[in-house]
Amino acid sequence: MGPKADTTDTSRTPLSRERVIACAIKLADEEGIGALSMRRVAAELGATPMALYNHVSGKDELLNGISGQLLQEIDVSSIDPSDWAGSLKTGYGEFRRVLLAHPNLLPVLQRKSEVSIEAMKPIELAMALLRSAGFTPEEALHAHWTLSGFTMGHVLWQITTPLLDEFDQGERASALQHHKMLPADQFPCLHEVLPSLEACDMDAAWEFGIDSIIEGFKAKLAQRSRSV
Amino acid sequence: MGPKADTTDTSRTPLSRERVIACAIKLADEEGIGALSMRRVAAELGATPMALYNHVSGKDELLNGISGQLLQEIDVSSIDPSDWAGSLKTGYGEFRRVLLAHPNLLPVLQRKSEVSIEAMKPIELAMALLRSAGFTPEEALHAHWTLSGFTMGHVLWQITTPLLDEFDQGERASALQHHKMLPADQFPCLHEVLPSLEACDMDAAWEFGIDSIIEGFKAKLAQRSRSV
DNA sequence: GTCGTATATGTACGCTGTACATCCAACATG
DNA sequence: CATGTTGGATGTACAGCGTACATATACGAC
Repeated sequence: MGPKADTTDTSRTPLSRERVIACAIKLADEEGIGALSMRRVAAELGATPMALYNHVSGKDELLNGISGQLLQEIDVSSIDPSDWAGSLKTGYGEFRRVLLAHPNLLPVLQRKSEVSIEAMKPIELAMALLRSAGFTPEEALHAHWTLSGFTMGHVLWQITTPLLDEFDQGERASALQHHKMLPADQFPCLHEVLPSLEACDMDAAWEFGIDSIIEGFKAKLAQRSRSV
Repeated sequence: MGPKADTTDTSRTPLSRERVIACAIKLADEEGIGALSMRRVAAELGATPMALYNHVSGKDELLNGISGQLLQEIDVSSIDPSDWAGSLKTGYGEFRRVLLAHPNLLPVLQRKSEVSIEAMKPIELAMALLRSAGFTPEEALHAHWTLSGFTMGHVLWQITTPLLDEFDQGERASALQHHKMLPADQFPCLHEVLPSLEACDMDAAWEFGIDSIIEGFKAKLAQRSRSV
């Protein structure tokens, strides 16, 4: 036979679980979650849809893989454990950075999914910081839910609030008009914030929230240490 | 009308946008969001799929209608405007109550959707309370995002954390086992909270969070009034 | 060589949202 | 009465989805 010029170059770069997941992430980032189908991923990899099933057991497991991958993008290397308040802020800020880097994948991260052990390291770190702040284990859990829930919810607002994302001017104008239709007498406070909505710094908004929460934590801790 | 057993009873109760939306909500509540398809809703209403398109322009608009309907389920009648802190807690608590009453519809509420003017009344109320607390319009907006983001995110945790919902014992046990696989030496803090995870009062967890946030708001307001 | 095993492919089924043409019942007007 | 006209309901059809299942192919071990 010899080295044949093979027409079918499927074995050029063999498929792998990582390649499938990476391609899925890229696809969702670039074309939205609607484009994230098994068939589309396969086409992008130059394979047939069923070829993917040798590397992920189905779409569900593919999405789980994406979740794990994203969680591992959280960089906690610059955390200073001696400053729990500052570390929480930078840590959940990193979490927020990853969410905003893949806005189309937010729904994927919201699924009930089993992630790898490795992907739980950031959570462990968060719990350690909260424990070092003086919270009981249960309180630390509540505090983590507060911080991560806030962060996910806030990013969700940032992504879904029509005025805030970089749509074309047409949509932006129409959305604005929709808000302008608010009867000013019936919705005075909403009407009042329209300018702020138009030019809103979501980073500052997030800082406002996380600073408030951490301030609240400090108050809770101080109040308890006083009562003891 | 006859008691029942009409072969062609399509005109028994004429279809309407409200009936379609109500049926869709019921369907999602009872059988999950996966069962929420145009065909399924139509079947439930004894109509053909395309009949729905006379009352909602498509599935997107149906989902928007659901969002608006749910927002109007928020009962703000017992709000006392003179107590902004307490009112915020009960108001966002009502929001949370509605979310938890329709856990399957959480993804629907997270869509970018145009809701009716009427459905914005709770938001207007929230802004009014925050303005009365002393926040600027922009701060009030940030505070609302903080509170609503926290609430949505927290409910999301409650819904998706495997150990917490009322699944059959099989799933619960398996999820527990998964967590038990955490190497205790590498994840000491996570290991430590497993008992708290097992029997966790999510209402208390939410209160922990909202109390912290409101406490943080108070601190922010006090700090500013001091500097002025 | 022959095999076992792992990967890729092809076909097919039941589901989805919905475009489009058709049909029918109710009502306004002659 | 007959006659449009109209708006909701219907039937058909299409493209796309996830994936079960059977088949085909490539590769290391003997």
